[in-house]
Amino acid sequence: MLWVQSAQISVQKRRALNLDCRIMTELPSSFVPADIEGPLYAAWVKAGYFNADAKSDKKPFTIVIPPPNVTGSLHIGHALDHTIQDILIRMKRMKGFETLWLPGMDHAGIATQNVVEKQLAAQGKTRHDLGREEFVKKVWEWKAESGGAILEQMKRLGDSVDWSREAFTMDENCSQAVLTIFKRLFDAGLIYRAERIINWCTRCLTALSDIEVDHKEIPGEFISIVYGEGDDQITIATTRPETMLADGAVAVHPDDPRYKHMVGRSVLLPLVNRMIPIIADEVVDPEFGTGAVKVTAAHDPNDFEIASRHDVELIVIMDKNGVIENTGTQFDGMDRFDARKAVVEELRKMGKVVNEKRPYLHSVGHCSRCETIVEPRLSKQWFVKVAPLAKAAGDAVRNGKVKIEPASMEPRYFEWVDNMHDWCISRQLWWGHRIPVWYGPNGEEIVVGPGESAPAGYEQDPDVLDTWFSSGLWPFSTLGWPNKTEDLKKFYPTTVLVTGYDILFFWVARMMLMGLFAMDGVAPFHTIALHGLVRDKFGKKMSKSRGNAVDPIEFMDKYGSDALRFTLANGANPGSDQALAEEWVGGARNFATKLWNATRFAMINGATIAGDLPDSKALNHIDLWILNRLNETIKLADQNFENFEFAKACEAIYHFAWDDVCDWYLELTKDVFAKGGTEAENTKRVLGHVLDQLFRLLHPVMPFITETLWKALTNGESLVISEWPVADALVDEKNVTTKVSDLQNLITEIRRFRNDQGIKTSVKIPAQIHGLSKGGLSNYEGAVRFVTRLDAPSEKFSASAKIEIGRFSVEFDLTGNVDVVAERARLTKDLATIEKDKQTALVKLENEKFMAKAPMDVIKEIRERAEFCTTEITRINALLAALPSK
RNA sequence: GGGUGCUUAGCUCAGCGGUAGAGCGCCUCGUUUACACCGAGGAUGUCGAGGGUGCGAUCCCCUCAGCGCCCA
Repeated sequence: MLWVQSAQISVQKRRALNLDCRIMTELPSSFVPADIEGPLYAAWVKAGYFNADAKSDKKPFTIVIPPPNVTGSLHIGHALDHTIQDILIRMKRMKGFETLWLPGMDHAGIATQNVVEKQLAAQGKTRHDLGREEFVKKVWEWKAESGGAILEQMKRLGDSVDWSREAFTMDENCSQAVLTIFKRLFDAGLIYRAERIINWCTRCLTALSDIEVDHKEIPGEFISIVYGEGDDQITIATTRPETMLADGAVAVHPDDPRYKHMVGRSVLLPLVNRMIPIIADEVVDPEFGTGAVKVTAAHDPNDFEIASRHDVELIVIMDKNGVIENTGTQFDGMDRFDARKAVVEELRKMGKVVNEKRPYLHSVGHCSRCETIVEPRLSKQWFVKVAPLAKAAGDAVRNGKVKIEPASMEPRYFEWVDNMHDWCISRQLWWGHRIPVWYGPNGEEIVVGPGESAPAGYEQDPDVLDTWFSSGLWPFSTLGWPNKTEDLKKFYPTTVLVTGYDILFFWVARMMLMGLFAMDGVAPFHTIALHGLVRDKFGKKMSKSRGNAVDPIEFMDKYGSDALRFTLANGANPGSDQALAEEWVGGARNFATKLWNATRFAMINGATIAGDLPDSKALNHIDLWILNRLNETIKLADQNFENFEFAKACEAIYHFAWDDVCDWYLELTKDVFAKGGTEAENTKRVLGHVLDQLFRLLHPVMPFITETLWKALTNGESLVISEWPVADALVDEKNVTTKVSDLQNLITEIRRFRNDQGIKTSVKIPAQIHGLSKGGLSNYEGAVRFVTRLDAPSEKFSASAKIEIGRFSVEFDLTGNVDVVAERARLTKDLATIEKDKQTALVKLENEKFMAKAPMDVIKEIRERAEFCTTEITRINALLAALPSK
């Protein structure tokens, strides 16, 4: 048995004690989270608690992790996302579900290839020096060595994932799934190859999908240039003058009187000296610029649309690096931005520039991976025809098959899914799933499915698929699809997908598209639970450039994983962003310490879970009261967890643990324990029960501290596999709610009086307490005296001050040292408050309309309030009058 | 430009038709046999502005102002 008394105990010693706390009957006064966390997590994994059993006959509850990027590391957003998932999984596990939380990563084509290419660059090499096969091998090596740091960090956080099912989008099975779905989509006519304007990153040297492009407002210039000569002149305005080298036409609005006469004629394109037609198209906005726009069909998506309607020539003038080529001008060989300046300079010399506006703020696409300005470029790529898939994805939510939480996020989803463009899926990379299409010597094109092979002489498409093509399959490829596995049967569709609303359009939508198609209309999840972003303490977005980003690992080091988890869960209101401050994590750590010490107190006093709870008839008021509060808390916490209202659940538990249990119940039990006897025995059992249930409730949020304390208290195996608390019917047979609340008021008023009188806590004063017996609360006189530091009246007792609280009153013997001024001030303040309350009540009661129209119960309430105020005013006035008049 | 939110105590946020709440911060006091990572007590809000509908509005409706996000 260990007895540790001092708070000044060394960290080393505390560490030693922490590790032994399971066998202790008494706990040290503080704890070092890091020391209990690692061993506990390892023990959980070793025990196999997190592993799901597909053969179980329990109801399944499945979450697939939104696969983090293999190159990534745990940031605060993951910490929130994972905390929420772990809360749900741990709670459902305790509720008896067959829970599967499936971990894994996505191969992040561009990001990962970038990492390895950078390493090569450091050695002065490019991937081409190695060749495709060697390069891919290198990436796998890198993945094995340093990829997946985030998985290790997840253990720190306490994620109760099933490591035996860890998946990776480039795994054999996931790859088979990719081949299978590609062929099925192709056969269904939903995958096609076409020459389109795509987003091209001149640094990553690959095509990007629309969502891999971030639009940012940046300063540029808006320049008006005269095309043509003599009578055939027209002025166009553009932000990208260099692309004029690729112009195929000039477009105007068909009804624009300024240009109507010119439609059908041609103008001479300066610099390249080519005649281009003037065409009329409805999309041209006559109000914008000069009302005439250049049509650069191969370098602008809108122009491409116009061109396709008018058969305008497609001219590509840039290579994959963004360098001008094939214009036959002096600009060939120039970078696109140098060319922009040079072209304007040249045109200016020719007198063709008639108006320049700069800076001109406009929205420009940037590569979401490397921030390079994206070049819209005509290119032959593979696409998914999304219209029918997106329709199904929208309908699944519209007809309620899939729920989005909170529902207020639905419009965002619909807006996006209903307006989705075709999805460019080919990437000019080497790292990823190579497109399973082979081209024959005579232009044949065949898709090679799983287990099939291409005819001799055919060559495979060199490109790979967008990473999200494979992450879209994640909810079922990780369960063994396309094979009909037991996992798939048991755990698909998954129950809930938890992710930030910013990700809704990324793989959530892709998973919906792919899942509905592959799984014959069965959506990949029942519910999409969206949370917000974690921001800094002032609500500002975290970013490296702002320098306000926080490191979850650092917080866990300093305050423990439980503290970080609690802080995040406590701030998680559905779908809305949350601020995070280091002080708040510190506060959560304090909460953990509070629980630690409460348990320490309980154990010192013999709290136990042995045997049945005593019959409620045998229990005293405070035991009954805390059991009622426990039941209310269980109900609140359970409902709120189930509804993804994590902040509310945490608040309920925190309030119960700190305010009700620690500040009231434990304080009031001290006298009970001091008295001993049957009552104390009952209280030990109730206290043990309350803590046991509290730890279960809080376990999903703070798994480490609760497990440690619960084991110390109960000697049980593990909370991970314990049963979730169920609220009993409320027992209010002795009217305990009101009575304990009266007792609390009495205590608070005595303390307030002492405070106002400036009486130190260390000074015990004699006092006479009246009225306890009337309420059947005589039993608690000792407890009241203990917590308010009141002595029993001596024989010489002479009351010099009196306070009244409801039906109670307390007389104090201050041996003449009453601070009359303070007392008068206190009473006067009370009087003012109560008079104001009475006034607002009277205004209502004197209002005829209110009396005529307000509901009866409201009128009754207000009337009672007024009456209460009147009694109070009389009482306080009497006390004031009784005060010595000095 | 099209959507869509937000504006409540110093800060971050709950509340959303019947006397304004929490956490942190702040002030005072304090080593009473769990805890100073603590305890006791206290202060703090014309609920963005202006109109409207209700007996009654922080809450519903309209207008305005400021801030934000998504999409183009």
